[in-house]
Amino acid sequence: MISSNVEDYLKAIFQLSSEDEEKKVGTNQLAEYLNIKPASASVMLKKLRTRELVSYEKYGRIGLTPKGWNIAVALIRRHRLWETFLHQKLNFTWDEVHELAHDLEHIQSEKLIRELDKHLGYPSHDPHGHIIPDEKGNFSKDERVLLANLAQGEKCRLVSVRDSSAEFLKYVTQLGLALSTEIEVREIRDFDGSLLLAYDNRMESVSRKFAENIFVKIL
Amino acid sequence: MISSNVEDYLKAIFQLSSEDEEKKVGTNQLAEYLNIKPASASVMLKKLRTRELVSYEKYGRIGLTPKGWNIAVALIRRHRLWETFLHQKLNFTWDEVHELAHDLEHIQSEKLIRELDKHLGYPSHDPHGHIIPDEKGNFSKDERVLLANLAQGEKCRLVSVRDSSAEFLKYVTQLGLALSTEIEVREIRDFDGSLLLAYDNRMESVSRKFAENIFVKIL
DNA sequence: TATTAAAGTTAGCCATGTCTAACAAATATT
DNA sequence: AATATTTGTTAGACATGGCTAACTTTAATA
Repeated sequence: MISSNVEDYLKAIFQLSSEDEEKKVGTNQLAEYLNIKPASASVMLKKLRTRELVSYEKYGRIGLTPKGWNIAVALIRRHRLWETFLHQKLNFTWDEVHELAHDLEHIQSEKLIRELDKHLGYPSHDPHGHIIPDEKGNFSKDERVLLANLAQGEKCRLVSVRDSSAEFLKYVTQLGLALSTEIEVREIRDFDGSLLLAYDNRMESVSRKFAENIFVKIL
Repeated sequence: MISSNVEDYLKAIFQLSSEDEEKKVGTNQLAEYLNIKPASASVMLKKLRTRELVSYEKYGRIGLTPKGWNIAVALIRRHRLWETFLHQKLNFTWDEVHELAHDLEHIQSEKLIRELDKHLGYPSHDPHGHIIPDEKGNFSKDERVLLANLAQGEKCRLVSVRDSSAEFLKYVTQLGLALSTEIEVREIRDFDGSLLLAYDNRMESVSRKFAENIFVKIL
C-alpha cells in the first residue's frame, strides 16, 4: 500500500520539521535531504497531498497530516530499534548502523518490531542517544540542548548526536567522545565560534559546526 | 545495482530448477511462482539474459549463469538465516517466517549476514529443515527423499518440507508432525495413492499430494 | 501427418518515480 | 517600487516492471 519511497518522504518531512521547529520546510531542503531534485519532490508532494499524507499549498510550507505523522513515527521507531539491534547484538559500531537501519526500517510487520523490541529488552534509546518512540508513537522530548548553546564554563553530558552519518560519527569517535562523556566548555572563541572542550583528561578544540551537531544535558 | 525484483527472478529460477532436476523450467512456471503473467516473465527474461544472469534461447529452457547462480544462492542463504533468526530469537512459528524472510533477504550487507550467522551460532538448517549455504555458496545436498516415494512398511524421519507456505505448515503442525518426527508408512492405498502414517502413538491418513511435500530420511 | 492445444513472445498501454529545461512566484536587494 | 535572486512548479522524457490482447512456436493427439 505505502511504498518505501513514500515512507522516505514522510520520514524526511518529519525530521526536517522537528529540526527547525519554526522554520518552514521547503521543496529544496526536502530534495536535498532525499538526494533528489526539487522538481521530483514537487511532483511527489502533490501525490502525497492527494493521499492525505502531507498538508501544504502550492508555494507554501510542507507539513504532515496526522496520518502521515503516524507513519513517520512508526518508521522512526523501527529505525531506532534496528540500529539498537545492529549495535547490541551484531557488533556494529555506531557509525555503521544508520544506512542498514534505513533499509530494515521499511519492513512492515507489527509483530516483527514488537518481538525485536522484546529481544532487545525494551531499550529506551538507540546507539546515538535518540529516544525510541513506543508502540503508540509516544516519545518524550528530552530536555537536551546543543553543545553550541552552552556558555563558557558550563559542564554537560553528551546525550545524543544530531547527525548520524558515518563521517560525523567517525570524527566524534576519533575525538574520544561517546554517549555520556562528561564535557566542560573551557573557552569559546569569538573569532570563529570554535569551542575548547575538556573531557576525560584531554582538551580538544572543535568547530561551531561540530558543536551544533552534539546534543548535551547540562549538569 | 541488482534490484530486489531481479533477485526474486533469479531465486525463483534457482528454486524451480533444483526442484525438478531434469524438467525444463518454463516461462509459465516461473510466472506462476512469482505471481505474475507469463508475458511479464518473458520480457524480464530477455533483460536478464542481456545482463548475463540467465541463459536461455527463445522458446528454450531457462537456466542461470554462474553469475546468476551466485546471487541466487546468496539469497537463499540470507533467507534461511533470517528465518532461523525469526524462529530462534523472535519467537516466530515456522509457518510465520517465510514471508518476512522474503523481505529481509533483499537487504544487501555482507557484514550483516556474517554477524547474523554468528549471533545464531552458525546454524546448519533453517526452521523448515533446509540446509543453509555457507558464505562461499557451498551446501551439501542431503540424501533426503520424498515421503511419497517410500514403500509400505518403511520407517523414516521427517527432515524438511518442500512447501514453506503458511497454509501447508499449519496443516503439518495440526497433524502433530514436526522436524525429526519418526514416521512409519503403514499402508499405501492404490485407489488414490493416499498414505496411512504411524507416528507418536497416532495414525493419520494423508493425501499423495501431502506426501509429495514432505522430505524424509529413510531409517 | 494434420490439427488442436499449450506454451512462449511481442506490441502497446499503464503506474511509479526520477530527470532536465523552461516557466512562475516569492523574497531580497538596490 | 523595481529588479534580481532564490525557490517552487509544470511539461515532457526516460527507466523499471507490471498487464492485456494478439500472434507464433512447440508439443500433443487424433
